[in-house]
Amino acid sequence: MNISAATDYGMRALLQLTENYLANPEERVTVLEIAEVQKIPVKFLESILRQLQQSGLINSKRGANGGYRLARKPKEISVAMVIRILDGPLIAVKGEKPEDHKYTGSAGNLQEVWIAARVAVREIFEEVTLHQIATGALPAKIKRAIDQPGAWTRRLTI
Amino acid sequence: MNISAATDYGMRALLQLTENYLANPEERVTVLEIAEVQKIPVKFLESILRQLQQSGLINSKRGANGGYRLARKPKEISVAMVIRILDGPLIAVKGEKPEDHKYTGSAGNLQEVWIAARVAVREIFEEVTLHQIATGALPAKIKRAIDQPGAWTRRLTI
DNA sequence: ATATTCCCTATAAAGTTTATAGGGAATTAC
DNA sequence: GTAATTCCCTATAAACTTTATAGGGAATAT
Repeated sequence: MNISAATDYGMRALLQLTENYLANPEERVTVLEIAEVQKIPVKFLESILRQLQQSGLINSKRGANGGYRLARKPKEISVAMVIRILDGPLIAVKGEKPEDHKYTGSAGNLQEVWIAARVAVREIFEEVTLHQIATGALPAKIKRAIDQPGAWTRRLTI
Repeated sequence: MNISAATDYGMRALLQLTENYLANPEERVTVLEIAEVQKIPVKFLESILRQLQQSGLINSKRGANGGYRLARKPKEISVAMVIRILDGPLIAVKGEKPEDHKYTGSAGNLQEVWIAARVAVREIFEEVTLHQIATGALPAKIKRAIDQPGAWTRRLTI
């Protein structure tokens, strides 16, 4: 299960826009500025920002002093929104939504496992907002998770 | 985030082997039998089963009356093991492990969000075993998740 | 011996992700 | 009203991953 480059780039761009928003909610930032700071290929970032714009998360203006800024408060933009826009559904099975799968026989309950995984992922990504990430004030649930023993280390157990 | 066809096929094959194991732990099932029941392309399934065999989850024998059977008890094989063998790490960011990412500035805490997601996914996939899925005796945590309102419906909130 | 069944390497087909190119349209500044 | 700036849009390419397929080799049972 992979978080795409597009989502990672998009999140970083949005976090830069959040920083900018918290300093001055009216001011805009250009694609070029974000691309330089975050070291993201300009044309790729352009298409990412356009998707975020068309979904209503950010707001654009052309011309001199143009650029992008957040269209909502940073507290009203979750990680889940960004993933769904740039990467599609949080969890897919063979490219389809988990609830669309039909299993038979001994595999009958497999679907429930995929659904449970989706619930778990939703509980993280739908709860965390740009504001929390930018300010470092992550929810208690997240803090608890990242403080767990082994959270930061690879697990190879087979 | 996608559960690959390989993982889905592998899980279904293993669940069929589990059913077989619970009836008679010595008996073997051929690739062809599994492919027919589960409707999986034979040659693709062959390569999946070989990976599971080389990782020690199943056990093979050639020749007449040959085939595959589980190499461990169904209670000792988790979904996480299968995903790691067939799909790689449970969560990757831009193809790399989340802990290998370095973020700066306002994106500094982004890594913690990815790590928290990995913890959440681990808590599901490392806990659920073939035995639980085959018998329908899923852990309470899973049951609670799939009974949650909205667990089975798509979420479009942007 | 022969039939069966897994083992292995190489390769192809399809699909997705990650870009890149090039020009168009709006906006501002002068 | 002209030039500079900046986002907008479509098409395409490059790279990579996933999903297979082909063909023959090696072990096993009878």
